[in-house]
Amino acid sequence: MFSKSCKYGIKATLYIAQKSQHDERVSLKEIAAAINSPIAFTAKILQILSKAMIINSTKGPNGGFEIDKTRLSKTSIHQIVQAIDGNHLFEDCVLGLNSCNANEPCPMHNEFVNIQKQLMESLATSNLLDVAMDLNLGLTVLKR
Amino acid sequence: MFSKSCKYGIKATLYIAQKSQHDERVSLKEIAAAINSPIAFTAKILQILSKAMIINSTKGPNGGFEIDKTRLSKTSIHQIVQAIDGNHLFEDCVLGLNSCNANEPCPMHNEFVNIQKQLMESLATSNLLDVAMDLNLGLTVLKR
DNA sequence: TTTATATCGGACAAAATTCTCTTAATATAA
DNA sequence: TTATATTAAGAGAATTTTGTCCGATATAAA
Repeated sequence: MFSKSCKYGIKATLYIAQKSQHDERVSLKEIAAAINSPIAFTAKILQILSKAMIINSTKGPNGGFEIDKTRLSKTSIHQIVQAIDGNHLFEDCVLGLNSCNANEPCPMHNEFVNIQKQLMESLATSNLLDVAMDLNLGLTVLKR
Repeated sequence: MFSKSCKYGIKATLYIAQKSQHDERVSLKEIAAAINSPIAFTAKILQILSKAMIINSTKGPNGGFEIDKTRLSKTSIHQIVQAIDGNHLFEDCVLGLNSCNANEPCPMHNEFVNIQKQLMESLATSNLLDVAMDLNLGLTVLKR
């Protein structure tokens, strides 16, 4: 469903969100340890998220990554997926046809427009604050 | 969502289903042309489907691929996906955790168990006969 | 029985994705 | 101002996925 990059990206963002709730800035190393991901590869993904303005990065001692507290409730998982994997999952033909729409649909089009729409809405209505809450309460985990 | 192999596999199977409806056996070359896929690679995927008993293959002159007419209505797209991509899409943690369940869920678990279940059911309730009908009527297409 | 025509199977090649290493840039603090 | 800690960026290596080639095998027909 999501690329590995995207999974790392989501987990990293959620971890940063959790810490940002308490005004804690976190380092690359800490993030990678928290989500069990390769450090240097995670760095690349954080760069993408940083350029997409989903997270903020600061260089130098005591640097690291954080998210403006005020934006936690305004950022969705959908934005993360979009930044890393693009809109393919939601918009492209599930069978890979170049053009596939109601006029000239692939055999799975009608079934899947709904699934794609629902998937998209599910991700778009989520927000980092809610998810960070659950993490704080220990209701959910980021690695295993 | 699906691997490229799986997309080819679904399209190939649907094409074979359509032709099998009229008792026509189709060659690898014809299939690849009909779904716009690389010939040799398509052959590999057809081998998988053949071993999974989803399609029948016959060697030699006038050989090719077909599906028992009586099985068209009993075969689902889900079976094809399962044979090629496995059950990962339906069963694995969407964030890639090794174990993720109601007891120790990832932050997206609760949202996604439903999506995965629905996706699975949607694919499991489909059948090749219905899909082949639509193809015959020109209501849907396999390449573009 | 020979020949032509298919798929099968294994080895290999190319491309995309995932991951690493090294150096640069930048900010903090002594 | 210098040393140190941190992310940024680029090159490239490893792995996985996708795709090709060719000989083996099976089958039908001449």
